[in-house]
Order: sequence, then structure tokens, then C-alpha cells
Amino acid sequence: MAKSLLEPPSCACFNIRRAARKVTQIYDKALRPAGLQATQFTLLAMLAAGNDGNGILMGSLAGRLGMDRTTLTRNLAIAERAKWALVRPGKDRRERHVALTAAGRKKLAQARPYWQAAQQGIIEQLSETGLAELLTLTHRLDSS
Amino acid sequence: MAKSLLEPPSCACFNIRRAARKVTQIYDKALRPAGLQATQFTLLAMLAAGNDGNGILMGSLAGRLGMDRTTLTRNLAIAERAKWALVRPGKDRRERHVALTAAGRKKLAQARPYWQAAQQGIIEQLSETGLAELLTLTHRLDSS
DNA sequence: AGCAAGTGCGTGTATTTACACATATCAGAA
DNA sequence: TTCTGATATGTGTAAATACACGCACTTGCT
Repeated sequence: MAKSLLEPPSCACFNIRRAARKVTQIYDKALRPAGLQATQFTLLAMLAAGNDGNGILMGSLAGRLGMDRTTLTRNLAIAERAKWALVRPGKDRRERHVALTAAGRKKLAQARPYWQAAQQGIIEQLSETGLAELLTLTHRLDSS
Repeated sequence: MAKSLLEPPSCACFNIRRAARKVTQIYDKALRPAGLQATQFTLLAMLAAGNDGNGILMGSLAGRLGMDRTTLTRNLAIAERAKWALVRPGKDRRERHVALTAAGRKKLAQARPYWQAAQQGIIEQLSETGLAELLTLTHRLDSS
């Protein structure tokens, strides 16, 4: 009897999903003036970070983002439609090389201060130490 | 230049969402033999925990789950379709009282060992202490 | 009684997510 | 060269998510 009452509060899945919903709303709201949502911001930032001049392969990008390959296909379609990202075939014609456009870089730069504000808000809630702990824990979950 | 390279790794939103994806997959996979997904399991568990005999109001349930009221409407529709939950109007006819059915309690009981296995797997990855830290941090994010 | 404000909830729409399945292409073996 | 398995990716479908908007109902004021 008491057991069923205790499970939801301690469930790792429930708690991390709930926190992810909350945090997503914070970033989405903060990024709103820039016309970006958190997922798209992350996608553009990852593209900017991984740009070796020739673009990034879909599979590699999905791996870096820690999301399913097919999820990236849908998310990237939005970035393509908005002209933030460009996808080109490679010499190996199975491959698709993804790269930021100039508009994408501009949008990312425009969004950066709003991201910074949201990130700062999180730091004020968790403290620098708390955020570092959170990142450590999430990394330990990802790398399994 | 270096700044754009450093942002994604330290972004609270990116990291918690990525971890949530990973953890969700772990629980979904574990719960698969029970025919439940993590979200539905959480919903049923919360209904079981909050059952005062008369059901829980939609808004209250959404608050306890930390999800948008309208998201709960869609998630609950799935539980209703599967006959795990029952929704009845209250004396105040705007209200909707949600309660588990007998089938819902049975399904929850059936799923519990699979949930326990997934939870144990997380504990082995993070340690008891690590999980406790994660719960503390996520609670601090939720309560803002 | 009647009206205005507040409350509880659903719907339309768009995004995010991923599994199951399918397709196209490449690399190496026979 | 031809076939076979591996690789890179897309599509169909369903669930999860939430904002903007709208509707029904209640409450309190006049």
C-alpha cells in the first residue's frame, strides 16, 4: 500500500522527464523573441560546433545530439524549411552532409543572448555547482 | 569562436533533454513486456497514489505530474481508450474526476516489476547517492 | 434575477520523439 | 562482374508536448 504511494516520487524517469518539460519551457520562452525553440537552437549550435567546412553526416549529428536518427530527420526538416540549414549529398550518395547557412549562423548569433539569459536563470536556481552536478549525472546516463 | 563550441556541452536544456530521451528509452524498453510506456505508467501510478476514492481533478493531476493540462487531456485519452482510467463529471459540471479502473490497477501491478528492474538499472549507473542527487536537482528545477 | 468575471476543461495546430519498415548505395567476396 | 551483406538514410505511424483559442459552468455583485 505505502509502496505505490512512494514510487512516483522516486522514479528517475518521471522526475527527469518532468524537469525536462520545465526546463524546456524556460528556454523556449526565453528564446521566443529570437524566433527559435530550444530544440532548433540546440540543433543549430551543434551544427556550428561541428562544422568542419564540409558539413556533418546525419548519423553523426544524431549521435552528437543523442537523439534518434529519424527524429533528427524531422527536426532538420524544420531548419531546412527556415533556410537555417542546408543538406547536400556526399560523394557516397547515401550520405547527407548537413551544414549551417549564413542565415542559420545569423539566427544562432541573434538567439545567443536569450539562451545566455535562460542559462543564467538556471544557474541562479541550481548554483554553478548544482548545474555542474546535473551535467555530470546526465552525462553518466547518456554514456551507457 | 571558441564560445560557440562550448555552449552545447554546458547547456542545461540540451543535457537534461538528452538524458530524458535516454532514460525514457530505458524505461519504455523495460516496460514493453507489460504493454505500457513510461508516460502511461507514470500516469497510472500517479492516479493510484492520489486516489481518495472520488478521483482526481484534471487540473490537479496535471499539476502533480508537472505537465500541461492539455497534454494530460491527450495522454489520458489513451488510458481511457485502453480502459485503464475512467473519467466522470463532478457535481460542478466543469470538473472531470479521473480514477483508475480495476483493469488499470491490474495493469499497474503487472508493470511494477518491470519498472523496478529499470529503476534498479538506473541506480546501478548512478548509485543510490547519484540518483538522490538527481532527484534533488530536478525537484529544485520543478519548484520554481 | 441578471450580468461580469473567474474557473475548469477541450480542440486546433505544430513540434518533438522513436520504433518498424523500406530504399538506395557501397564494399567485398566469389 | 555479380551478388551479398553492410551502411546511410527516409517514411508511416503513434505517442508526448504545449501554446492559442474557445466553450461551458460557476460565483459574486448589483
